[in-house]
Amino acid sequence: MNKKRTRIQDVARAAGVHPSTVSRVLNPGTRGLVSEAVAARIESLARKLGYSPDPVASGLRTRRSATIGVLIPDIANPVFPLILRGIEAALAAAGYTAIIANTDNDAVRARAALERLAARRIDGAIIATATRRDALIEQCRGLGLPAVLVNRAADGRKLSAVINDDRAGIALAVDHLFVLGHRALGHVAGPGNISTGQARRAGFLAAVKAHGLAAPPVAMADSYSIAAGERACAQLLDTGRRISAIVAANDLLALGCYDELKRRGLACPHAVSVTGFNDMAFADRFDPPLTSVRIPHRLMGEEAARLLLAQIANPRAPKQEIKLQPELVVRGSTAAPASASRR
Amino acid sequence: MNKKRTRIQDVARAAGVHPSTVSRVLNPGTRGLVSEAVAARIESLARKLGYSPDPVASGLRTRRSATIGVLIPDIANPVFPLILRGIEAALAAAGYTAIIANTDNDAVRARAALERLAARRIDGAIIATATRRDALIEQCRGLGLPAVLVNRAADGRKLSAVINDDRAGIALAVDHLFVLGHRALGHVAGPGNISTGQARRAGFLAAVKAHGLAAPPVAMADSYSIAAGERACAQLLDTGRRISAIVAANDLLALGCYDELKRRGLACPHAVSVTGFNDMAFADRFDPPLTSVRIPHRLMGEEAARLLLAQIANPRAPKQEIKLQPELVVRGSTAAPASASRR
DNA sequence: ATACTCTATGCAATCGATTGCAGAACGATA
DNA sequence: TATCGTTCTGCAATCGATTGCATAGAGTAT
Repeated sequence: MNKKRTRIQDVARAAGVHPSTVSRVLNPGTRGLVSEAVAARIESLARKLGYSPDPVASGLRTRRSATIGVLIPDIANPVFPLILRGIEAALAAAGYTAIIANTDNDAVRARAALERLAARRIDGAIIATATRRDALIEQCRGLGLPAVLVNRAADGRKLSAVINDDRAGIALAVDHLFVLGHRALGHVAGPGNISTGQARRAGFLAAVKAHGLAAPPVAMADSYSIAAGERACAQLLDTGRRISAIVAANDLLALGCYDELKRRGLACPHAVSVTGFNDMAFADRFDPPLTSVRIPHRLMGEEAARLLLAQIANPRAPKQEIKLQPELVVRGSTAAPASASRR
Repeated sequence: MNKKRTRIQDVARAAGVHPSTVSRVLNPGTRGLVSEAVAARIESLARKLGYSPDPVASGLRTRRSATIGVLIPDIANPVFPLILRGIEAALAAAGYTAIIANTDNDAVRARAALERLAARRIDGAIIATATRRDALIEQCRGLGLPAVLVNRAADGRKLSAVINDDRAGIALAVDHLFVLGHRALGHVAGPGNISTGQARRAGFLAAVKAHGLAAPPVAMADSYSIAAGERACAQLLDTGRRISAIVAANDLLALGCYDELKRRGLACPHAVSVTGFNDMAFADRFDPPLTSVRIPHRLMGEEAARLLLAQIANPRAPKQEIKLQPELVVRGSTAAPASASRR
């Protein structure tokens, strides 16, 4: 019966030493304090007895849990599992475990989730849910909790962040459409209170302006969801301005555009081209396959984890913002505009 | 500065009572031991001081962590986030938190993950990665860890499980194809060492037989992935037997079929119909939209969590297997066979 | 040989909450 | 009034690991 776990005391008794000696041997930092002979004996004994430290007990004493909390806005959005993989890989390599909390895009839930995680004594938090002026950031400070943002940044640079170069990404999409011959672009923007929504919108306007066009139509979605994309697309089409291509701030919004276009009998890409952002899983399977700006999901997660661990190791390390470069993946949702192909 | 968390001692001092009294008041089970007057005073004081118990400390003493480990084979498969939601909702309602571990369909990783979770003193495990004869089950018994299986069952009924009625689900797909006029069915089966693969295969054979056809062709995929589905589909088509419809054991396998059919210039559904299983997120967006057997993802997660909590509350409760009923969602990947429409 | 360093180890307190046991306070009963 | 039973609260041990401090003993310098 393996009923009882071996404790440090059991090892100590077997080795004929005091528990504190065993503890010192087993902790890399204090291993040097013990004579090599004793240390070796204890180590082999610990292995033989199958000892593994109790993180609960050690956490109580050290106030560290080797656990990181991760706040995800919507686990059903296939972008986040990919980011999570990166986070988990980097954390596992350092002996840390992630606890994931899903907030369903709800600030109240996010607050409660962070509270719950903090009660569990997480050593730090990775926040993928941040809005531009997010109370979570203040909450982390209040709790003395190291944290980094991922995917979405916040105004004010109070925390380190790993984000995409949203402006550059949108520029890739806009340039692509221009090359195809589009001049009548519209933008379905993400929520203005989220950094990605704001940056992509600004990026869109800047890129279009760089091509010499002014004041293209923009409709704002109130969340990153298919339904919101549908509504925003309708709004865009109802402006009365001609639109041959829509740059959506995210893949779900792009899918919403698909729906609204279809409802109006506008074929994509032949009547209207659409681009997304994120290149989420299965984007290549949609009808039509979605041209999208690919972000390095996994890398983003890894970098965020690394940044957080560095922050934990040295709390006074300067905050930094890592901006990753996206690339454009061209698929079937973009084509030359009808007018151009008619010539 | 909210630097220090309030401890039970702080509340006790403020109330002028002993910490043990505070503890008794705050625990529902022992609340009755304390006089109402004192209890009320302590409660309001605890609230005022913002006291919340330290789960690490209490976990050390009680050997309970209010934490459940969840083993997921592939977090990037959109089925699992949905199941997870159900699990988390049911656990949260009972004051429990889930720790998710991704195993990437790897038994070695699964074993290591369970080990890690056990070291963290999880109160129980929900296993979505089970193979039919899975060492994990023995491992749980060895660790004295309550566990339930979800989505996939194991041979021998050593653990409670919440699964789908796979045979009935497949029968829905087969019947649908028969009604459309298909008689030349083939099956892309899931891995034989996973209960769903085995049950769906058996269900397919039984359903086809019920319609009076014998020995339809079956090809086995070696994992639930698009690539494996592609290979199995190729195998199926290479048998030389005519095939007008393919019943795939899962949506990813069905996508693999899409790919292989397209490579061979066979249009879906006009040349060959395809059905999937799970009705994962975005199945309605594929090209063509995938006809699939929908399983109650969320409910499955909820039931699994409930079953586990019951198991924890009463370790000698009998093991049970809950079988949920799926339904068929008909979309564009199935149509009458070409021969039938030609008549 | 004495004094002084170091090194290696043990001792005991500590982290914060829980709980078996003991005893105080109170009321009831004979 | 003495005894007993209840009800409420306090005391102290405990969960398992960590760590500041103390000290035994070996080694070195004078």
